[in-house]
Amino acid sequence: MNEKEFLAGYNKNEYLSPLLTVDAVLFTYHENTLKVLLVERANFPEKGKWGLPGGFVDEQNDKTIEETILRKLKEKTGVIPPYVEQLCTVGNKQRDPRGWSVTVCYTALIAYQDCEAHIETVESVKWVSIDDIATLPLAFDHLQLYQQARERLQQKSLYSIVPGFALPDVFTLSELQHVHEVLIGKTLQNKSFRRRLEQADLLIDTGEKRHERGRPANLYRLKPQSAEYRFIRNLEF
Amino acid sequence: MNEKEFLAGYNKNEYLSPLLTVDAVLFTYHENTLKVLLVERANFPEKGKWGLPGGFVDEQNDKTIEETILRKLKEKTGVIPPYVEQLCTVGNKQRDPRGWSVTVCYTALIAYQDCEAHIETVESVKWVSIDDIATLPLAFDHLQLYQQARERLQQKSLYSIVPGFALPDVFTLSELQHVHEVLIGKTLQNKSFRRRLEQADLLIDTGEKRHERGRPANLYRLKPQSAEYRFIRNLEF
DNA sequence: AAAATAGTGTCTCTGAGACATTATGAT
DNA sequence: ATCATAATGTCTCAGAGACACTATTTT
Repeated sequence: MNEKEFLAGYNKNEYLSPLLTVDAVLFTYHENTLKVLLVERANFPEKGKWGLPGGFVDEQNDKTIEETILRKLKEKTGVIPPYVEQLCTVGNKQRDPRGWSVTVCYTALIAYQDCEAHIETVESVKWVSIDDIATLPLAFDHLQLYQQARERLQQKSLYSIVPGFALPDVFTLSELQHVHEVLIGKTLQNKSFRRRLEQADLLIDTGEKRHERGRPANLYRLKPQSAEYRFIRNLEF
Repeated sequence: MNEKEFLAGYNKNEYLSPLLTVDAVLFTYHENTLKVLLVERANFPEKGKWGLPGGFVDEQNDKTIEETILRKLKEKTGVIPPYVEQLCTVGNKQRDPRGWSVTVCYTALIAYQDCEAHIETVESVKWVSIDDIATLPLAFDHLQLYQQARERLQQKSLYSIVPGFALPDVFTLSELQHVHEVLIGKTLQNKSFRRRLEQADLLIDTGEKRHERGRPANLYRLKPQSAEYRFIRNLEF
């Protein structure tokens, strides 16, 4: 038998495989706090509980698992978030009462304003402040997935400006710094934060200013490559 | 209908799911070079080609996907590697001719000596120097998985001593430094390397010395927590 | 003594932390 | 003028890079 003959006689659906889902922890920054998008489960199991946006791969229409999660996020928010990164994959016997199941979990970031309108139209989708998440009874192991995402994003805030993708297109340095401060859980040295940004040349100065109590703040935009940039020296934790 | 009733009538194997496999890029350090473990495929598809060790989840006996990969690595090497970390999950339509498939890929490290005897007994398993891997026709997308693992391990060598898990239990500082040098692709400042190790207090001085051409070298052991430690300042790339 | 490898001393320089100071607007 | 917030000046200090130097073994 050669490979062609083997494949002709092979039907993968005759073999049993764990359940496979794709989920995302989508963060945004709004009202001086970080928030995570939760979705009310419409079906069993865990019907009625809140959980992370996600779902099953559509073998017909999704070419990759990345496409699956982008599709799911677009269903819930109306747009595709500007930052999406694989977090981890959890697979075990007990996480889903239906049986052996695996989820590929992503971390994503989006500006609140970019999906505000769409989310207001939907009953079963809401932003929850990270201070309140642990108090909700989340479906499956979604609380643990959130915690992992949070930890990873916290780490990233020490050596990158990835958290900036939770802000709108145009933002002030104080806003960016505050996102980092919320993640790290302590105030940062203003000067240090600005110095490293300046030196790394990651921002575009729009030339515009935002007037709003006190000295007007310069408005910046992220350069495209800023998602990949890593500072050689971390901020203190 | 309540959740109990739903579950009673639910059989997950009635739903089709992508093929799910678990693979690992297992590195070791031997003969002054890093090597990766490859396995000759005994079955279709890609029969006869070399690929990463891995396989399917055993829903009866594996409680987690981590257990799956540990089981597979033990089958091939005779032991469970001291360092195993999830790398990424790749899932798409075309990577496997059998259809939509997903692999959860791990990076692992082991001492050459710890599995030398076992590997010599097996025909279809071999270590391949990272300098030669690209010249072999690897199965599926395993070359890309290797490359991702390599890049991640290179990054880690800049801010951790994780690469040390590719060495035997007891090793010299020069050996540890050389593993890092191979990964980073340039020689490191002896002094810098030792200074940061000393300061981080990650090693146990065994008190023993290895005699072998020139001044005898002190022998060290990794402290258990050294896998998690991150230097606040990276080495230059 | 020479070769080989292990390990140290010490200088420079970058950049984070600390914190005081100045700048620019609204009221 | 005062308040609020944005932005800068400047000192200290840790630690990486560079590289010369010393130490301990074998041949």
